[in-house]
Amino acid sequence: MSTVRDIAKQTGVSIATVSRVLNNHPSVSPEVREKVMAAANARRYTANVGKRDTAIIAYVYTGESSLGSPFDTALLEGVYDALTDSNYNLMVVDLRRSRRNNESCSQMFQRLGVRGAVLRTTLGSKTICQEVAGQRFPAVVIGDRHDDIPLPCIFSESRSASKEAVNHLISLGHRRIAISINIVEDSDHSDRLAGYHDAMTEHGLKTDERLMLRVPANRQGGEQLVRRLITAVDRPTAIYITDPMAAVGAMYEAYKLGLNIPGDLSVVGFDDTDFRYSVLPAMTSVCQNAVSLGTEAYRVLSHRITDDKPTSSHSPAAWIEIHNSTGSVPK
Amino acid sequence: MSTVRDIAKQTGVSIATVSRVLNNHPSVSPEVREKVMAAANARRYTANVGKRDTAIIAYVYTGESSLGSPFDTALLEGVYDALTDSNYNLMVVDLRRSRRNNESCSQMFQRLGVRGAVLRTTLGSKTICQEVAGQRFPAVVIGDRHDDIPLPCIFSESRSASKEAVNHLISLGHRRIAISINIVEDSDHSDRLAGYHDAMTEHGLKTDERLMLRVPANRQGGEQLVRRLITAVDRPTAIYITDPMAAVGAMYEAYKLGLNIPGDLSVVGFDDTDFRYSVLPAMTSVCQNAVSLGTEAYRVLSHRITDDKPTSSHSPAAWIEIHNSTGSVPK
DNA sequence: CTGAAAGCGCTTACAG
DNA sequence: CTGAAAGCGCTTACAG
Repeated sequence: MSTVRDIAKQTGVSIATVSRVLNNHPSVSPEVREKVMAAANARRYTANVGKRDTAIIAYVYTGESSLGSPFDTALLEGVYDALTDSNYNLMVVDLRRSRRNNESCSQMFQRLGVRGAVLRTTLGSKTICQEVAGQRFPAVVIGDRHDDIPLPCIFSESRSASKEAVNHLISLGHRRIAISINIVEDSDHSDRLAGYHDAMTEHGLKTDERLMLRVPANRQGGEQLVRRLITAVDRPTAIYITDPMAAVGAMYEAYKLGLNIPGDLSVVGFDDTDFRYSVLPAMTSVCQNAVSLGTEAYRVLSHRITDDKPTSSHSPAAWIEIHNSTGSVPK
Repeated sequence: MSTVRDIAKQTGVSIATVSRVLNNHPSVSPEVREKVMAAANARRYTANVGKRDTAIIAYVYTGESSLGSPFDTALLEGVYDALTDSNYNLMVVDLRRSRRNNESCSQMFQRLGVRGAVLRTTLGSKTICQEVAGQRFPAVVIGDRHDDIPLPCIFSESRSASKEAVNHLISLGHRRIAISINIVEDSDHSDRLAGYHDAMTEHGLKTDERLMLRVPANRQGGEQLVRRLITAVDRPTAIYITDPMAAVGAMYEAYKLGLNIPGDLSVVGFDDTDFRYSVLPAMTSVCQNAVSLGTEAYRVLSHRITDDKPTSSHSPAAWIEIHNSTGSVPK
């Protein structure tokens, strides 16, 4: 358990200066500030009240919070479950809201007693990830992928399973296969799109603009999707819907409008948890287990905190489950 | 901001003794212990590190944790949303796991820097609620009702909406109306059962044992339910399924087995969030808004923390939404 | 079971 | 921008 005295000794400054850095007092030179903060993070310093020390893992929204979404719920559940065997408590942190003026990320974590962070990133989070990584604060990214940032990223590799799913549709005789992707592109959706392209080009199939449909990743998006498809000229015979809620919404709307699945349209959906079982017909899906992503994120993070050997961060691959929502292309 | 010195002065003991109480040292007389702890809670004491103070609201599982369930997810989302405009951070606490040997609830909260607790209770939680209430720690109960404990309870009053739902079925001509309830009875499910009985007896309808079906409050429970009903002699013509997941599972299984809803069986379900829109046909439901329960819980709790006037804890009532899953009794 | 006092970790007004 | 020193809140070994 490091104290301000340890850090002062190591960095060659007074304990007063260490304290100033930790509390973000303006009157410290940038070089000293950086040196001290790095040393504090490297030693896993947290403020010691009496003999107590806080043991908190934070689930951190770096951008828009999406707590309550099925994906987030599952991730959070996974992290929480994994924590059960530890002494850590779980805190949900909204970075943009919790951070004070000019406070760095690790200063904020220090202030809150956080020992390690599971970062839930969005498109604009790159700067923040770089900051955290640069400050050597123990952290992992969950449900997203940043190739250019030295943080472990825990996500499901869904490109090859997506390719496999589209291959399956092709093997059933489909040629005009559409894909629906989220209007805001993230690494996950890009992977799924890439898998689709892999399969299509490998079989010499054209992928024109009209086969790529962008809808919001929610139930309404799926409903929209079906209404668009139903009136389309030269309608595709199959579609890969890359988001769980959109897929469920699409199935629902198809039934409401009397579009027969898979008779009129073969569907492959995407599933984080068990939504594929709550629609009819049971939905062929590319699946990932979001709960296990949470568990894995904590496993990797705990190694980071204790500086154990960097156990290979095994990102579990997505897989495909075939159900009744896909069929052969109608003659 | 109280210090150990303030509490010592007020209670007429030394600061050493105050510290011992807060840290649960065994060598303090029960009377002193109680007096000091009560004073600490009354003054909203939290340990002050330097000039810092922690500001944490805890979402507390007093029994089995159910993080990840749709209901919990919605409650948590509601609490978290409400926190957005405050300075509080949210911590998820598993009481049975986080509590140390012989530690009282408020001692644990002190240790963690928690200022107020949203208690998620189960059947066996009564003792704990009494302890928290007795220790005067700011807390509210969410999603449950305990008539004999002096804590605000935030839940949806679902008895009258349940009665209304059953009345609706009766007005459609149904006479043999079944109800499905959770195998473990909690206050919510009891209310719904009471509403059912209210309607039935008011119309002079008998409610025999075979009309009361107990299944687990999950998807599998709903599937079970339908398989039981389909083979039943003297099958009911309508059923009120008092749990969201069981209701969804039942709708799914009915369709799989070719049981026509509402042709063969009228269904009224229950919904916390928006599950009623993801089954076919759209499900008539008794509804509660679990997110708003979370928001309301924080509102009441924040008043408790600051000792504002006890704003009436307005527990929002459940309501009924009529969709296609109910119809007239077949001739 | 309790208090006076020493001591720890941290912060900050003061001086340069 | 920095350090020496005073001081705050808390804990605990010691003594009774």
